[in-house]
Amino acid sequence: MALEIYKEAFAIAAAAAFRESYPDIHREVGDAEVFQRQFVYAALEKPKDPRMGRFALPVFKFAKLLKESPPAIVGRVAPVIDRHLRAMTPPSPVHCTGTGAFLNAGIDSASLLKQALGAILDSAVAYGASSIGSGKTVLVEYSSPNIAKPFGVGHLRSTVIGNSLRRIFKKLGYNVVGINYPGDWGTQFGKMIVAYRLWSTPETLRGDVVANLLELYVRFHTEAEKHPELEDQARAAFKSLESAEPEAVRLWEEFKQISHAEFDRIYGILGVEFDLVYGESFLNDKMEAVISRLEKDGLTSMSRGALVVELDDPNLPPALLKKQDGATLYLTRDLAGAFWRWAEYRFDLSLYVVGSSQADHFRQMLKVLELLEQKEQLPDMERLSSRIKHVDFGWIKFGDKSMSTRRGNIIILEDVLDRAVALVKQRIMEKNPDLAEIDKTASIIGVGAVIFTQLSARRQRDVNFVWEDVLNFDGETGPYLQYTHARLCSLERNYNKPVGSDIDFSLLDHEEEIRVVEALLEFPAIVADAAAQYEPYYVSSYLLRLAAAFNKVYQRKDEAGRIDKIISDNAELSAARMALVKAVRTVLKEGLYLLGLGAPEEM
RNA sequence: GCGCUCAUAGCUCAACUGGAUAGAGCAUCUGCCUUCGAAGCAGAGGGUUGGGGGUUCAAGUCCCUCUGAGCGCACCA
Repeated sequence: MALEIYKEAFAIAAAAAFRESYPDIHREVGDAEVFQRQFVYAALEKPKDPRMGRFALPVFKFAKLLKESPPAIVGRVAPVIDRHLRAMTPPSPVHCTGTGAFLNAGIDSASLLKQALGAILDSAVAYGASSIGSGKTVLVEYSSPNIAKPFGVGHLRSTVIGNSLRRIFKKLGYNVVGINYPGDWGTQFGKMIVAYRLWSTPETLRGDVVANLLELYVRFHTEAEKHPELEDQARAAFKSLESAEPEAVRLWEEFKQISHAEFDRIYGILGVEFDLVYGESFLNDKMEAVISRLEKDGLTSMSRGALVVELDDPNLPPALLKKQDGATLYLTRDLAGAFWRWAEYRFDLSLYVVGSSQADHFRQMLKVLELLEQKEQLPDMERLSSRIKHVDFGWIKFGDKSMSTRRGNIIILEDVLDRAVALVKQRIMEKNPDLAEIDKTASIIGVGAVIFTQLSARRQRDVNFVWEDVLNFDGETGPYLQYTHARLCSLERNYNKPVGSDIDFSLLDHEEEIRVVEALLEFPAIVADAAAQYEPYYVSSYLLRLAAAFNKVYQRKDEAGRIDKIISDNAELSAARMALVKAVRTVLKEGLYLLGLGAPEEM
């Protein structure tokens, strides 16, 4: 990948230079520490200020070993490193200059440009791809909404983070299975059945069915406060569902069908995809095996009438497998799911994109798995606990109110999307009324704006849902990236010639242009980091940097204060600049795709 | 009460996992369209990184402590 070859050359030269400059100490310690190429390579950092160089080696740590002050070391070694770089065949494009306690490495921009732009233009959409994941399987569970409830903004984060991770891992060559695991089982269906029997009318299944069902659900909770006996009825109703009483099952199937139709429509709008969808009920007949396996291992015990696994962690409550009444629980189900997935996929990694409020639940689950593996003395090959990761994320907060389905205090995702799209459409009407596909474009941008708000900060942070922010398209937003993309497309249309391969890259000699190329070079590492940390925001913040860097080029003024245009009478210069345009557009579009955003060519 | 996660500009967030002068956007103010797309660009103001200790050449980043917030704390998912 892009930068590595330069770092490698620098590391070789630096290690050699240290050996040459400190022969006595080198003889003592041998080819270790700074005298070793790999050691130097690993210690390289990226300077905060790009003018300091492309990468740098701080020497503070070596002061003790070399028995000299950091600036003295730098003064002695920097010229030697540079000499070694010059002596390579061919001479390396890397240069070394010392500043204070840092050995800074700069790269000849001509080499940098040719290398970077050449690589991007050659590989096109494949730029940034890798094969590090080939032969490995990653499962990503995300979205997982609840049947018979509306799709609220609360489910948005899991959905878009998971969707993005699925794409990012695919880019790296992994075999990825995106899993949607909707909540289609549990006592809330008892409540729904009771509410439906008591208050539904022929109108309930007409019009906005999901909203009508929500109304029933909310009504159940308000009435149940006055009439607690409703709760008993709900339990009984769920019991009848569990024992497959036909009428209860029929209603349940009905709820499922309605919800899935609704969810699929929303996933269509969002552009979110899954490879596998199964609800909680799918695991109903798979839990008993897990329970008896744990019993056989002697890990279970009875506590307050419930079947539990005592965990040796004092900060975790025991893991409940069965309630007093013998019914299974969420945890039991997730354990069964983990084993089923393992049997099915033999995954290398299994991610659960679920809110941080469930951190303890996953800790319990992992602990149970660890105890089981320990007890059964499973070889590493058969252990799944270390392959399972809870990819947690913060809440979506709404003002000072917490959102609660029970009280009907919830923001419906589709309302948010509709408002965003409508506002975008209005904006297009003002600015570009002749646009061919206004509705389609407005949808891509409006939906993209909403998705981007969920991916622009670290997962862990709580995000405030503020209408004003969601509907703002200026600054660090999805539409900003899309606008930049559309502008790049516009340049290509105006240029109206293929970007050639015979280009004099040295014509791109402005600071702003070099910055863009440096940003382009970062893309592969950014994608890899995003996967390693399960953080799509690495990609989103990177794209903002890239777009900003390009926009500076686009509106750079010459000495006379006039915009120095990309396309000019100078054919050579225009060709070189258009190569840059094409490379940026390629990366921008691909990056947007990784986040789950569309990249319209006009807007 | 215990545990987990946090606290950075008025607001929303960055800071390469211990390195050089803590950076962006929003908001406010000032410039830039006789056309490569102004959903943009340039500039200005705005900071004791919640308080206090410590670790070391170096701390927003690691450790301790205090304050404050969010989320958990077995028969919901």
